[in-house]
Amino acid sequence: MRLSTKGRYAVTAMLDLALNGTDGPVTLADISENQGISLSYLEQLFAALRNKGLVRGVRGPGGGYYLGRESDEISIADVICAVDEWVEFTRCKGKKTLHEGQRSMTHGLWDDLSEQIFMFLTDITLDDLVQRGKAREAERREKRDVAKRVLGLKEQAA
Amino acid sequence: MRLSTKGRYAVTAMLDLALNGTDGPVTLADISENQGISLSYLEQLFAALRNKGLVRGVRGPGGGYYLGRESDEISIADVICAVDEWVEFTRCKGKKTLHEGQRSMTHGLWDDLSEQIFMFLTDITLDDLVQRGKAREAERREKRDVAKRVLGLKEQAA
DNA sequence: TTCAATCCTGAGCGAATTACTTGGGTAATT
DNA sequence: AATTACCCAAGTAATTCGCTCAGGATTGAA
Repeated sequence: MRLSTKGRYAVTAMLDLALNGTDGPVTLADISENQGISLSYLEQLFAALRNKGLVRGVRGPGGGYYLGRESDEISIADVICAVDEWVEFTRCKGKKTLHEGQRSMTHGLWDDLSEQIFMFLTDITLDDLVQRGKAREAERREKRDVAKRVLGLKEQAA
Repeated sequence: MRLSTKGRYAVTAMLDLALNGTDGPVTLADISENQGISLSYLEQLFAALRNKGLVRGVRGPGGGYYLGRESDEISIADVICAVDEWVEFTRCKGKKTLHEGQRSMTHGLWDDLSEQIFMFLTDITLDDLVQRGKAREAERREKRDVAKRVLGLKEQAA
């Protein structure tokens, strides 16, 4: 398991699609501008995403990208795996003869942890994050309204 | 949040301490041999871990490293934070004027996710992994014993 | 007291990765 | 047919990774 800025770029770009893909495809140029990522770098990331079927490109004027599946069918693990290629190259150097048990012990423990993180990210979909964000937004708006009302009352009282 | 091989090295090394630190300190030379990590690189990692109080060094012959706290008081997030320095440099380039809402939207969603992963790793301690490993070990041993017994019966039957 | 084991520190370095650039294409809509 | 946009391959500056080298500083043991 690996989690780098590359993965973050991919996830935020996919979130962009999930948010803006409802009316027509989203162009990479838009994402580039929205998120401050270079266009060509985005193209590379999207090539990887497309190979995994996570996005669908539409060519020609008015074209752009759609999500390859519904946003609740795409997990964060899917996206990160697609761009980070995840070789999990189980590093097996070191003296094999001595203390073999200890090394494979700690590595086994790490693999266990790695798997837990992976399952965690597999359970979270793009849609989850969007819904969560909407909920938080609504919460904020409500608080703001309450604050306004309180303020308004205070003003009226004063 | 960031998850690289550096973090894995740190976690496996800490697991080594948790497993072998019961009778006397563990030397970096031992860890180096056990895990196939170079001594000097380990020294750098442990310098970071020491600064955060996660390990305690004992100098002189017979010296080595102890865990800085009990193994159930050290989370995976602690260890990874110590060596990966985690700047989470919230990348705020791109056009500020246009689509401002969208960018901060997706970044907010990412931050949310990042926090979830962080909390997940904060809840897992070194001791958790060790106990989990022990449980799995016991399970394996039991299965092996069962297999042996079955095999023994078969042999007797034959 | 000297010696050796061990931690501690810093500078530097090759290889890999990251994020990006350049420079071309090719498909499809208008 | 022109334009928009995806598609692709190679190269490149900056950064990080994992490591080497070259020394201390501290302490137990001979």
